[in-house]
Amino acid sequence: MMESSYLGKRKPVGAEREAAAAGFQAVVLRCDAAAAGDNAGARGAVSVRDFFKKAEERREEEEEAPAGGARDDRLSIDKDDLTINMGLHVVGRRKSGSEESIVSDGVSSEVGDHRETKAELARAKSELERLNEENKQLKNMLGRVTTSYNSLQTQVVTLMQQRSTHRVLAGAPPGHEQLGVDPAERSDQPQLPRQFIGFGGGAADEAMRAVGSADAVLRAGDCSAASPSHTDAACMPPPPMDYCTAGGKGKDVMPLPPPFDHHRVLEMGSSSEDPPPHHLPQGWLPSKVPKFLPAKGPEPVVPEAATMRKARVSVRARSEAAMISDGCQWRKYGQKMAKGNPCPRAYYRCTMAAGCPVRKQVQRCAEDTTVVITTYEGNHNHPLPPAAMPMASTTAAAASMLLSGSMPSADGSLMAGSNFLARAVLPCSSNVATISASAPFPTVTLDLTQQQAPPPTPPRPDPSQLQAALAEAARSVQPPQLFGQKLYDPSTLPAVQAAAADAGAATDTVSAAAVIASDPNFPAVLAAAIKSYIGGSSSGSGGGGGGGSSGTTVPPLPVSSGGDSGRDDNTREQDS
DNA sequence: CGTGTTTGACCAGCGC
DNA sequence: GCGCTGGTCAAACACG
Repeated sequence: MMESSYLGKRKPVGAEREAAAAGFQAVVLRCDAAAAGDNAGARGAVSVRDFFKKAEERREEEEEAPAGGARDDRLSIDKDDLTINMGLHVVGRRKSGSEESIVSDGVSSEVGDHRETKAELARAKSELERLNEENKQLKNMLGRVTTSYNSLQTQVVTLMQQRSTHRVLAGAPPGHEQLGVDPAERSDQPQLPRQFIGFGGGAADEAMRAVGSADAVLRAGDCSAASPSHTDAACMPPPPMDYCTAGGKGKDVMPLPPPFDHHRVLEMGSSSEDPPPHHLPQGWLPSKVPKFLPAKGPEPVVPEAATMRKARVSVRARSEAAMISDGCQWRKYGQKMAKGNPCPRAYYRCTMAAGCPVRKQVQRCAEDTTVVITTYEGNHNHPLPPAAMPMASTTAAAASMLLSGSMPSADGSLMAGSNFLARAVLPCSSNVATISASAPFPTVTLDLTQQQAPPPTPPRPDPSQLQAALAEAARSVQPPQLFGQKLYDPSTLPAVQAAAADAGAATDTVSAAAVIASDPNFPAVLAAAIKSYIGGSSSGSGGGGGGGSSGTTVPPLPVSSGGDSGRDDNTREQDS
């Protein structure tokens, strides 16, 4: 039922994405040869394209002018310049209609006069400039569409991370195969272009840039490398929802890509330069991974999924509600009394998709029962609703932070070091983000209780902090090491640095972060995290106190005390 | 009746 | 080896 309800949500979201994609198509079409006849997938552009098309048809009905020569000239350039010409003809025709009448009024009507045709062609060319302006307007429209598209982009980020992880693994030393990564499985993963991934903040600018360089990017970008047999259509913005339909290959079942395996990435990172395996906590090896999913589960739980779940992100949020609302749907599958805490710990698993490995534990803080500690484990292997984006991206980013190689310092607080995220995304990270060294699993703790404290101090980072972090990020963005993900081509480094520089020049911290977060070349993890911080920290981190967008209704956790219904064989509590 | 929650039992890792 | 503890399972139950 929950899945169906979610699917019910997916539809409009998918339609939104489709419309957004169509928006891209509508504009890109005029810059690039994107399936001129592909009207089916561009419903959002139908109004614009039909306009030209119908007008063109009208024109063809009215006359059979030999104006095709001009089109041929354009055709030599690009196919969809035909589209431009189509519109051009239409507009020119419409205007020329009146002009033609003027001409016919003053001059003897010699139909087929080549001179007049040339003059019309000249006017038409002048119209091209006007159409360019019109294009800009369309781009503005696109910007609006893109705004709604942004939420979906974060999903793509996650997907890209997964893809990139696989790519990294493809070049990994053979020793990493022991993690249970099946090369064949990797190769089966459809590759999606990633260059189009932009990030929320600068939606319109992003769209402009994407449109402006669409052709070059699409042709020279990763899409060609990602998919040898790609088509232009395949290079359109990766449809996040198609992710459920095998990347548009028409599979009706969800061939869910393997979740972003932070652990593998971590191990990758550690293999390159960072601490050897002995730095990893015990129980890290898959051999010690306990069973995670019911054996009856239809989908085999590959070891990577098991290992992945070891990475934990704990979010401390002050909330009166029993559970902070993170936009996901959870099903409670257990509750236990934890040692040293009178409050029972509840176990939830994500029910938004069958087989989603994500689980979370919810427990109130023993010291302050108003604080809800939510520990997330794993990564969603399914599209997330917009409401779930902030938390998902934040936790994913935090987990990535864990993977960045920043090991706990002596006092357990996260050493920002080269860790841009720690300070940019999690300002005051020295107090907010900690990595537990003693936990059985590496755990990042995001303490949002301070940020959630009521004003006077808004939960925004100090500009100087962020700018310093950004500058540091620009220095530290070295593709091979960043967050253990070899996500970016070195060629993007200048762009990243430029983005950081721009951001550093920004006076406002948020806008500075937005600059980076909106830069397509900026590392996905960073940008997603920043974006989540900019736009969703409050909403995702429990701002919805009870507002509960779509979370399951959970009865309040018993704030006290012993002998709770959740008694178990470990009811014996030993206060520490 | 379907779905989610509760809760006692079970399992496995870990420390002593 | 044993006990403790965290995590999970699954039958029973509650609810709409």
